[in-house]
Amino acid sequence: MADESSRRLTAAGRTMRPFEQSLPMALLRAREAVMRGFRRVLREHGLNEQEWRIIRALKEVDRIDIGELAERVFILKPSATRTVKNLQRRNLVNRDKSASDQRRAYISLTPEARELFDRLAPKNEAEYSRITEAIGGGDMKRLYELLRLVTERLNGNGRGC
Amino acid sequence: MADESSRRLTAAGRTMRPFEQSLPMALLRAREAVMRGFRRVLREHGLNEQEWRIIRALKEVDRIDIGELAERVFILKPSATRTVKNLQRRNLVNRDKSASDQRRAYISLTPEARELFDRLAPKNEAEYSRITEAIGGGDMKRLYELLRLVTERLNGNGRGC
DNA sequence: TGCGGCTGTTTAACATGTTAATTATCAACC
DNA sequence: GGTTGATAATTAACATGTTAAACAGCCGCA
Repeated sequence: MADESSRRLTAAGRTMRPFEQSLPMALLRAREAVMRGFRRVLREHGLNEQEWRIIRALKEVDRIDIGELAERVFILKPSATRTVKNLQRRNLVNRDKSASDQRRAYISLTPEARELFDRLAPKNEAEYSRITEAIGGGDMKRLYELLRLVTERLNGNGRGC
Repeated sequence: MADESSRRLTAAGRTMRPFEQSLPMALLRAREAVMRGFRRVLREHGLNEQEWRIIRALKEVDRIDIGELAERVFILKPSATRTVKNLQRRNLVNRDKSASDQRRAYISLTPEARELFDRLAPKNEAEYSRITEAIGGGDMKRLYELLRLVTERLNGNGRGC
């Protein structure tokens, strides 16, 4: 509200933030800047971003049905199905049908994937440290807090819309 | 470094941040939370996210070659080519070859697109206000600053890597 | 037990992102 | 002025995201 000078007049006479000042764009650009280094590391190990997210999530749980996996790694179920299929082809995950509910497909990591994880994790953490150093620990922490705030408030956790 | 308790042991005995504490994931989730409302507004006007980014960027410049347009809206050139083609089919943009350099394709908004913009912009700004209220003006400003910081530092603006 | 609705997953169809190769034009140099 | 290398844009091929429909198994209930 204060910086009226950074706004532009539309043909209809109303104002609108300039394109540069768009929260989705700012989030997208920041994410791409952060991902660049991670992607380089992942590519050296033949993984893409989604595959690594899945492996990382599976590392924390032993086994999990594909629906909950998709939710945790923030990938839609059809994409998760496809990616898991690729990982299975490369012997990085097992898929077993639940005995109690034949609809459920339980996914788990193979020993090969665990070895891959152990080789990749240190490099990933090193890249994370590089990023933390570049940004500064305090700002990094503040950024995490703000992102969590935004996500929770807008997803209606609690009252609100 | 302080919260060792939030880390997990890998099979190799090293530690790694839990999946939830991943900056790319946090950025992705926040962006999706923010975009949800905007997408609803855009869909009502038959536009997707990329089309709106392009229209919004064109609104600020009169005309621009497709390469620079792609750079500004953070869409790769092949995608920009495709999206511009769709917009052209719907009479929302003009494309003219530069007289001085026949390789260049200049893109500009049609009057129809300007009308569409003027109808959409207020709703878009209303949604932006809703988000700002939910987050709080101070935190919103801090978030912008941190995102800019991250982007600049990691993209090597200045010294650094 | 068999029908209807519900749920977890997959398939299908299409949109968008991404990389590499291709085309067309320009610009410099001999 | 013709060749070579660089540049703007497109095309092609494939990966991933997204939505809707299909499929299969579960469950409750008459």
